[in-house]
Amino acid sequence: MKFITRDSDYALRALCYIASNREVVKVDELVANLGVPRPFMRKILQKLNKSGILGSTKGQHGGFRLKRPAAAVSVFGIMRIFQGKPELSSCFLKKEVCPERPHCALRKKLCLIEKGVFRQLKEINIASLIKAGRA
Amino acid sequence: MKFITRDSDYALRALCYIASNREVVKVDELVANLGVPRPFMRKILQKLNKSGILGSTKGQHGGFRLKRPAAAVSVFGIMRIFQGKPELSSCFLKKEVCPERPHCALRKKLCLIEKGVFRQLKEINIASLIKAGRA
DNA sequence: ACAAATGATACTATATTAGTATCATTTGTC
DNA sequence: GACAAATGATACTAATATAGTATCATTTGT
Repeated sequence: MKFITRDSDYALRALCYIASNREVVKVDELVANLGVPRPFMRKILQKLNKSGILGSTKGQHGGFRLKRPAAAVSVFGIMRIFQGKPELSSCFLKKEVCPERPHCALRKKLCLIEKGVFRQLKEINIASLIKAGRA
Repeated sequence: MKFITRDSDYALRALCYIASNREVVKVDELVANLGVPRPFMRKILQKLNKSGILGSTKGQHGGFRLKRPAAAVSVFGIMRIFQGKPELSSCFLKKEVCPERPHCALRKKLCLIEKGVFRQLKEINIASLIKAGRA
């Protein structure tokens, strides 16, 4: 089971790179430094752009730049963009309301765990990652 | 993202059923009560048998029975059987030791979160699920 | 011997993740 | 204005994991 998918992972690396280097960074520079396939990196950056995390400019001196302070970009937020809401709890029997009592009990427990995980994932952000990386 | 897969889920339901009903239960009874496809249920029970959670007897009055006390079968244990070790932290760049400082920082954080989740998943077991379900 | 159960194993289908390819659009420079 | 260098949009393909099926072998009670 993978909790963090590659696109989320690459996105976080790219964001850390951008935040700790120049204002505007080009795809090619990210590719060269992070070793991610170019078209995949482009796709990821475009998604970050659409989501309002990055801004972009086209043309000769174009590239991507952070649109918010690094501390305002959380790991949780990035995961939501690329993976949807990462649910720990999910009900499988098709019916809307789970008819299985034991399972419902499980679901409740999972929801509690999930809540804690989300809280922690919201606390980690690009700024704190960079800071921790330098230490 | 699915944290608990269907086979884990079905396995937990089956175990709750067996633990709260008769000593020995047949596949057909589980199928009738849980609404899981028969061949899939069989596969799951066979795996639980191989893993030492269930015991089985063949033949006319055969079926499956719990091999341990219900309180000794944790959700974490079942997830490990069907999903492998559910890692929240995982390093993507192929190299053994992750060369990206920010990512390593992330990894450390994820490991901490993971530790907490595992502890909680170990505390939930078949007995506690049944008890909670009855309340 | 036979029926009713599980054991073992190989196969298929579906969904998700990962990645590619291509053409369109914008922008700075000559 | 032409052109090069960047991103935008979109559709496609490949690989992997999940979910489920099919079949034959083996055991056991009557």
